[in-house]
Amino acid sequence: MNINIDYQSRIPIYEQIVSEIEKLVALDILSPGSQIPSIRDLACNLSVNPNTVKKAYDILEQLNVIISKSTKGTFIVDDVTKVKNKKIDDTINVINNKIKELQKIGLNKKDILNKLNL
Amino acid sequence: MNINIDYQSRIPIYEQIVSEIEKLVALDILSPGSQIPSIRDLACNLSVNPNTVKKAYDILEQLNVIISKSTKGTFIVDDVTKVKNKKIDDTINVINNKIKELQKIGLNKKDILNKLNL
DNA sequence: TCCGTTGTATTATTTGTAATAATACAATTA
DNA sequence: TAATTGTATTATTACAAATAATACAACGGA
Repeated sequence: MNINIDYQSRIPIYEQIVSEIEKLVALDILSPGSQIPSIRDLACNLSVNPNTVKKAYDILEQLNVIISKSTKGTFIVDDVTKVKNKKIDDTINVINNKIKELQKIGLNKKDILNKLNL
Repeated sequence: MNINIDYQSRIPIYEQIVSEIEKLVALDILSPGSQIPSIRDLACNLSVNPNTVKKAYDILEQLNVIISKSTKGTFIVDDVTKVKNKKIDDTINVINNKIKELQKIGLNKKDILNKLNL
């Protein structure tokens, strides 16, 4: 599994793991129902402590992104539509907040559209 | 000066002070050349340690947002155009990165425009 | 001249959280 | 039976933010 971690980042490693796996799901790189690495394997792969991966997996399970089946392994949930939609909604929200900031500074619709890559 | 700090946030207080003052400048609430509170006053106001405000002021001075005149006080620089332009550029950058994410997930131009508040 | 305020600077300490280390247990599978 | 899985606990380390407690020099007003 291709996960990029910035070990110098202020963002905790366990949160980066959460975001990366969410991203892979959104991009359909991780398919519904598919198995992801065991806690120990991923920890070894990323050169971090198993507890760190465990913490990420706990959060992802609470977010209904993955499901842990004891002794079997950990899997992407079957229905990822909610996860993907939330990802889209969250992203749109960030953009709209930034647009509001720009408008407060004084930019109008045309000003903004001209600067966007669309 | 109206500065909002989230004391529970993961973002350090000194960084929040930097952002807030940058915002007030971008919004023309803080005018070029105008005086801002002394380190001790703002620290008292925000209920934080003077060292924390000092750290924020140091960063703002390096960013050419404010200038400290010993024994006189601290002031917004005379020319804030660069500061404001940088703020706009940074914001646009964030938006464009988010747009790229949405496109990777599979949304096209129309999809995105429909969801934006523009 | 004296006092209060300004920015500046230094050192030590506290605090909170991330991350690691080191295990241990139960259940499943080959 | 041995290896692997998720789960769980406790202690420790590491690091950065924030605080605490001062001290100094310079300016301005009373």
